[in-house]
Amino acid sequence: MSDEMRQFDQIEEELTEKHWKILEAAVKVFSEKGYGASRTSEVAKEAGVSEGTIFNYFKTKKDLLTSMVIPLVVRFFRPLILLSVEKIFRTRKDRELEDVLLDVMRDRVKLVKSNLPLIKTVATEAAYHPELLDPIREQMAPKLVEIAAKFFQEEVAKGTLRDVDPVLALRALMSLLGGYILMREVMPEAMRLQDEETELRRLLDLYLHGVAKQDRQE
Amino acid sequence: MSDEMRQFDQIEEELTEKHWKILEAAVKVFSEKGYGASRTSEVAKEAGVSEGTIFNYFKTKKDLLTSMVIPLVVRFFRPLILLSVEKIFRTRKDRELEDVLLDVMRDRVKLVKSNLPLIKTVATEAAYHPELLDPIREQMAPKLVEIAAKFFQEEVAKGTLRDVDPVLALRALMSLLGGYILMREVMPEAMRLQDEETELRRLLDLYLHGVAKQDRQE
Amino acid sequence: MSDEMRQFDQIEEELTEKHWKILEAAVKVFSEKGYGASRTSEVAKEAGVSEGTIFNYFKTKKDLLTSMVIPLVVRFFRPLILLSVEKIFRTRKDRELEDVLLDVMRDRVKLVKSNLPLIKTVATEAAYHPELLDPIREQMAPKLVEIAAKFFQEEVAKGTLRDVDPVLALRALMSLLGGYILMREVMPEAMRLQDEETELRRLLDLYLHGVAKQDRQE
Amino acid sequence: MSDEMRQFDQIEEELTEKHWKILEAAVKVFSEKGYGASRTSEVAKEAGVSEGTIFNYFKTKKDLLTSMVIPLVVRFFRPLILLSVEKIFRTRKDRELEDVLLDVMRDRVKLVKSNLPLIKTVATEAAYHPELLDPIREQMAPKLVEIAAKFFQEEVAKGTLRDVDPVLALRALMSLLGGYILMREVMPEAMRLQDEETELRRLLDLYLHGVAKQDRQE
DNA sequence: CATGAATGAGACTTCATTCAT
DNA sequence: GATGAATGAAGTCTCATTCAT
Repeated sequence: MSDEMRQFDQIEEELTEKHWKILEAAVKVFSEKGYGASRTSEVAKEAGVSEGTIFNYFKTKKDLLTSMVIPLVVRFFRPLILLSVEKIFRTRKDRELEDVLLDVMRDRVKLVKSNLPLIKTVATEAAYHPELLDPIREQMAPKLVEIAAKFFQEEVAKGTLRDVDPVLALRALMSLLGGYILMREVMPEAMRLQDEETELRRLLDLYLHGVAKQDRQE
Repeated sequence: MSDEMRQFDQIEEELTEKHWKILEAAVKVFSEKGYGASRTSEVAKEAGVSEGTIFNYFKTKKDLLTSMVIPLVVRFFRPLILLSVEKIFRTRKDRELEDVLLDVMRDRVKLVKSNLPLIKTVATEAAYHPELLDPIREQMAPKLVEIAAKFFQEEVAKGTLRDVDPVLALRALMSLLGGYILMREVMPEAMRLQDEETELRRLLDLYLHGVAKQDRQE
Repeated sequence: MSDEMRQFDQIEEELTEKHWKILEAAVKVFSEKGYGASRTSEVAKEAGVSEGTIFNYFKTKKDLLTSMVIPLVVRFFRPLILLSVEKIFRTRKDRELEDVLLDVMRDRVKLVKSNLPLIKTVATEAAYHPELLDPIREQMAPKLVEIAAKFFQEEVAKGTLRDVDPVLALRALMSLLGGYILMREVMPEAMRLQDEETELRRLLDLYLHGVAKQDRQE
Repeated sequence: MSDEMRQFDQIEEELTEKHWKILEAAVKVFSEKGYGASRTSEVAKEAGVSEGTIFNYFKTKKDLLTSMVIPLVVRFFRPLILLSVEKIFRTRKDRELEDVLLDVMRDRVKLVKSNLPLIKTVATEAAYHPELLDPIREQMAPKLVEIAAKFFQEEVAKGTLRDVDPVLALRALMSLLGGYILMREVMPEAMRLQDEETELRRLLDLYLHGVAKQDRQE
């Protein structure tokens, strides 16, 4: 395990079961009303503890918000390093690139969807509490870029992908997936969204081949 | 002028100069601290009026927030209909598709950037006040889809674009632009962003031709 | 008027009528229950304003306490400079020293008694908020010492008083008066206190001539 | 032993070692922050016990405060009766009155100084919890008055002291000592205090002979 | 219309006290 | 007897909103 994870492991191990219960209650309440409009009394009720107990575990209400980086890292960063990446590389050999990418897309969408309240809260509150993004900026993003770069470069070497900037390619894929998830949440009819499998396949096709008619040679 | 715009025109015409001064002050303050953490007293100071005056023009603080759809529509929806679209079609004939799209991208990015406080506020608060998105969902998005559909269909007919779902194509372009703007605001270094013109060109290239090595025939 | 008073004048002039109303309510409530055990709601009720109004005039509850130095200075320091001293000197010429001192004692006891709640509060809270004593330490005490020194020195020159340290003499007189007032408040029976005039005369006699049988020559 | 002491002895004997440890911790903490601003958790930490344990020994926080009369009586009242008084009388015969009084003053100042936290706490809190003074009012003060009366009367009989009210003389001595100790704690510079021995000698001189020039005969 | 003093509901937070272990 | 997690009542302070001037 990398050094940079040590601190989060320690944090995680310091968190008792009740810590987690309260934190999850906060994620739920904050995601429904927003941090500012949420009441610590609601978090307490949701967690099944008294209001005072919250403050035995989290110094302030704000602390409850900033502590959300912990599950964020635990659920998104650690799996990124320990599991998914290996899996992608292990399973790549004998499969079509498209299948691999489709799997990745399915997997990421599933992960995001199952953590939507957490992500929604962090994403919206990060606009006014930028420190929430620090671990993403400083640890997750660089690691993600590193992994993506390695993957894309290998594909370029194999001749399956064009020699585009791997970070650009990564950003583009994330943008497409992010846009899809956002539209699906916010205005699925207006954007005429279909079932997820179809959408992901269409996105992947567009990601791989673009929208232009193929009349150019590289 | 379409019927659906009437209401906004009326609203706009009802808004006095002081309405706008207060509303702009609110956009500024809300975008810096977030709606919940902003104080009506700060908005008053920023607008150069007394606190009581705000409530002569806007019934409640929430009213200040929901009223932000007005400038949003005025600045994004009306130009969409009256100006840019015509321009795109007018200038299309004698120019390369790529140039046209690049112009559109530049134009949209510029528009978003010049209205970032307003968009940031509406985007984050919409998470907990969905009614903020109603005019977007019900008026802007359909109109946008309509325009895009017409445009993409004509291009398909000309043989410049593949026959992909125009709404998918629209969403994809918006996603790429949105992802770019977001990354530029949030973590430009981690995502290794370069100057805007370069980024937009790379995005357009990727949008048109995808990331895959062109070895397939349609 | 001396420079050192300017700041307090300014402070005093900045204080509106409502400032004073709240401050006096606070003095009353604090003196009955102590600062810590007093509730801002009680101060509000006593002042006849809403609880919120208190915080329009005093930033915090603590501010209410520290602001008590203002009436303290206004009522004890200013009269000290402007009135009493002159009076003492003016009336000295043609009167017995004992009468003059007795007048001073009566006057000071009266002043203290009429401000007992304020003094009680400042005295007890100063034990844990030493900044309350700053104006006393830095302005009142030195001025008092200066006045006393001048007075005692003149008396020594006249041959009415022994050549003792004027500051010691001042302290001793204050101690005797303070002890008297304290005992009167706290345990008048146990200390067998009599009517005030008698007590003050006995104290003055003791102050002037001591307890020892006069068998010594200086 | 007098009847009136029985209760305190009993109380004292009921107090276990842990009682004392907690009580002394409370004295320390209360004297630093004041009763109201002190936290039982701090007392617990200072005493080296858990917070719950405090409440096994003292029913409430208030109980901790009122229990402080116990050490107060133990340290001030009992020695008063059992030791010092006898000593004073025993040593009086063959010594100058001044030496005796100076010894008493030195002894009392030393006793007060070595118990300053306790006295400071009781003195300030007594302003709002008068019951703290009950044992002083009802037991210590009368005893003290009794002893002083006997002493002063004997001195008057010997011709060493004027025939002043012994209680007045007692109060005056206590006032001078109290004022000295207070000034020494609160504003030693402003009151130009010198070393203790000098101060006590000067106070005694003033106490015995007054400030007036001796030109009168009794 | 504009003002800003006054309001008071309600939020966060503290902390003495309890009690199961 | 000792512990310390849990409690919840209560306190200070904030701030959107009102309204008399």
